[in-house]
Amino acid sequence: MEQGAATRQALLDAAAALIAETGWCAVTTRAIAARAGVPHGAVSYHFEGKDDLLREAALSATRQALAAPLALAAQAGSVAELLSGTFAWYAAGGLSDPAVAQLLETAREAVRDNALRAPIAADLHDYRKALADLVRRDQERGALVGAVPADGVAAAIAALLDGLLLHLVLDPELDTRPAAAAVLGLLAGEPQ
Amino acid sequence: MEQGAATRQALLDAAAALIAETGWCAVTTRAIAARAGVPHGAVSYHFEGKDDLLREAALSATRQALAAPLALAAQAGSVAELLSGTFAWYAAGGLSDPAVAQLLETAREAVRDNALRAPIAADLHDYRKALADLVRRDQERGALVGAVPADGVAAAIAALLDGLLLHLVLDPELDTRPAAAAVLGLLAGEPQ
DNA sequence: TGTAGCATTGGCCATATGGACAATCCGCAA
DNA sequence: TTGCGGATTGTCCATATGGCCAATGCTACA
Repeated sequence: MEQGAATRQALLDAAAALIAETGWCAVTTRAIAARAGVPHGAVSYHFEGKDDLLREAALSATRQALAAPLALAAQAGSVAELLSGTFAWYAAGGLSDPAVAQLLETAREAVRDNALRAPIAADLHDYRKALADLVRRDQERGALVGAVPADGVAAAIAALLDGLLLHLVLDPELDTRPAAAAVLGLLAGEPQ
Repeated sequence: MEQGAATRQALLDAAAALIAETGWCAVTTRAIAARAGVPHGAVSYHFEGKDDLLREAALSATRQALAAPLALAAQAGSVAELLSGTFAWYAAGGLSDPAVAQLLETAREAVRDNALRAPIAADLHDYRKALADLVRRDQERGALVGAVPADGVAAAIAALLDGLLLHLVLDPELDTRPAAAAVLGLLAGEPQ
């Protein structure tokens, strides 16, 4: 059974990598098996079918990809620090990380597959919650405008970061510095 | 030639509709032809191939879908009006519009197809530009915090709206009202 | 009326894909 | 050693798909 689990995991890893590299729909069970180094018949044995394998692989990879931002939100000392770090990561080419392509592929698929959408929606919810806590802490310290609802700010920041990610993937020329300056300025409540 | 153009257009329309309904990769040349009411051989005659047809259909549909927001940005009296209108449209179920699914499908594909990505990036650029003009007008009127760069605010708003769209598609339960209140409050420079 | 050129049509084919399955292998306990 | 159950392997098959093309239709113009 030890060996069986290893083969299964190899298939999952190969599937996740291929989703990011070639796109969800271009992935074939044969390509997955080839990359995993197992015969393609193994797919039928270890999974219900292609959909089952891809769903599980994508969900696992997505959880892994979202762990970093979630940890950052939970550990960051301030919203400004979180935003600056994320903007810097974007600017430094973090978008070339295969995980970004994988996330986009999974998000698209999730819109059509509820078994994929629901858990991802829950993860997004957790992320917004961690962010809201951070916002609240900043507001109490006076480091962030206090007259706005913390959960709203958190939802807005989460949407902003993902939207910027999307725009950057579509237009790598986009300069994020003005946007970063504007957001940080607005959140700090700069005097007019 | 009149008839030829009509058949061609029917194929484009059918392709765009199917992209939104079934997803890019599930679209087949036969399904397109069937919906257009023409034999499947017509695809080979009027287009270079499936990729060519899908690309042209998606680009046309995307341009059409982006026309409304662009016009709104150009005609809106203020940023607050634009945002309120967009948030209201989201909340009213604008996300069930097939155009939303089509946009997401096209965006995903554009990441892998430069012939699709480049023109869409240009459209996004135009949208940000129209938005920046609106922001500048608001800043001059004093209706919007003036100490932040207008192009940055525009890029942030554009990203925010698209990011929120994405989050809402993934999680229809998400309440956008707190986010709307937060963003409008921050932009107005509410006193702390 | 004839004909040239574009449009239409449906059949055909090579290919790829997902899945099923029987044969075989392997480790372990009786 | 023997038997058993899970794991592995490669083959086979039904199906769908994209694209090609030859035959046919149609219309405008000479």
